[in-house]
Amino acid sequence: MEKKVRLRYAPSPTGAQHIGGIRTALFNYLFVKKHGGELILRSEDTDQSRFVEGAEEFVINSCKYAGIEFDEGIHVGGPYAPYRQSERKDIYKKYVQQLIDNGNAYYAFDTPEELEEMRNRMITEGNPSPAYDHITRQYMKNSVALSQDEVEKKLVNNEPYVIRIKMPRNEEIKFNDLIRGWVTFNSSQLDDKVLFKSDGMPTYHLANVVDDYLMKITHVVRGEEWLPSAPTHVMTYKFFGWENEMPQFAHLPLILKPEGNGKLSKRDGDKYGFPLYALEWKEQNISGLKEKGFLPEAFINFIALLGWHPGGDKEIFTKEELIQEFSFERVGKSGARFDPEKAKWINQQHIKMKSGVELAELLQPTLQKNNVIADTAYIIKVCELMKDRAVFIPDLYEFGYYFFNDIKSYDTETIKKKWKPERTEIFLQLIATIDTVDNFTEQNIEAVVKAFMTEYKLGMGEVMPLFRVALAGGLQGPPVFAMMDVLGKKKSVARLQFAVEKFNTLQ
RNA sequence: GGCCCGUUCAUCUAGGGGUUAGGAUACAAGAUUUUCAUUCUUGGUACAGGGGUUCGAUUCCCCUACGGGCUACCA
Repeated sequence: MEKKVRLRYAPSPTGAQHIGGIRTALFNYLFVKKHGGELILRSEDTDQSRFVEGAEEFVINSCKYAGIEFDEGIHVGGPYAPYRQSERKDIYKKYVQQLIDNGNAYYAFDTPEELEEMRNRMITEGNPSPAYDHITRQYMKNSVALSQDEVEKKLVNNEPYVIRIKMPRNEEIKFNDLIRGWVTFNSSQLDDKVLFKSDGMPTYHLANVVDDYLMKITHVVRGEEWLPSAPTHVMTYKFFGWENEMPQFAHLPLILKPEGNGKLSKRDGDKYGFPLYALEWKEQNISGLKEKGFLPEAFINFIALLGWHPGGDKEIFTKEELIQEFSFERVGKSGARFDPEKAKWINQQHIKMKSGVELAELLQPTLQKNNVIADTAYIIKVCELMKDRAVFIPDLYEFGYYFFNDIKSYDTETIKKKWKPERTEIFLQLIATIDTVDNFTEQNIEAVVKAFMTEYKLGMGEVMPLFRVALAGGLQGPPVFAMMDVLGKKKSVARLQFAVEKFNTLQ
């Protein structure tokens, strides 16, 4: 029988998670949902010096916005609690002792200065970063090189130590990555990574292996930056005798900066003029896609497409479709550059799929920010009219502000070109005719206006642009008669009348 | 430097021993729309290079180049 699929998303709370991190969470989530498994949120907070207040909440909220739900984790608890590694300190101590006992790890008493000294001594042009490995360990202060008496004395004297993994001298380590296939390393190239720090905390390398084992994780899905340390993890499983429980690995391609080279970094912040984070975080000077007006559906749609593609021509996916289609075989191997332009287009597509009712709801925050008070039915109508024009949710208001406010300014260019003062009378007559329309609908207004225009031999180009400017201030927007319909008779007529006067003063 | 991973249009990508190398975004032109947006049509640009294997390679293998990641008592 197949084991129940259990995945974890395990960020470290050292700052804001950008879209790369959330994409990792998403892929974990999609795989879990597809296979009816469970998703765990674990906090890898073993480096207390880098802890950032609020980072855990930021991750949780970002995932929530994206619709990524966890079955267990720091915020919801679960049968394997605690899910914060700092609260699991004692567990690791016990396990690392096992490694010491079976000779696969050792105490190292070297001070930071001594390590530095060793590196300086060993550094050459050909080897700019000497490692603490199966060679150098013989010359350092550790329980491999030192006599048992010396080691015991140091232990009794409470001398600070770390525990390092004892990498074999020449052993092939390979594993089958779900995305990359077989990846091979030789243990001689690997260093004796610290598993347990002198402050009593494990390092990531120990903690993630122990926790994944204890929490019965079946698949480890993480960024490509972890590929080089994967063999150390594989070795650790082996040393614990957990080879058969070892999870499958899937190392995701990195997300590259929108411009320039390299992977997207937490330190990139806001410098591309486009948010790289799901949410805003004021204290950290970070702006969010959500606040920018991204729909959650569009957000997960485009981050999913960064490195993954189901194969067909389809580009727009709902969450359910993403779950249905997702597989690691269809995740690419090479890094994907984040393209704000495509992200915008995807958002636009999702906005078009929304109903006026949904959009009106989503527009509320923008309306409130602009102190707009309006009838819900009215807002819905405006949204329906504006939705083909919006890329971001606030555009619904920005591009159609004149539905909620007075016109800020008139496009004088068009007025000068199109307005003829001698037509004042006929326009006033037209407006008066409009005022007689009883059932003030798009069709009725159109019929009346067109009849009038035919009768007085007025061309479309002589009337419509001016009406448009009169009603909206500028030359763009929804169809004129639809605008009038939404605006209502009273407001439409008033604007038209006001505009005729205005036009004459501008001449 | 070492180790590991990668390389198809500007970008995201499909494809895969024989294809006019497909789609999408962006860009450009045109049509529709009285405007804008939408929509539609059209257009240009890509298999990093060199060796093999093969009747044939963009596809398989090797090398080189380039890009990236890692190289902490950070994750």
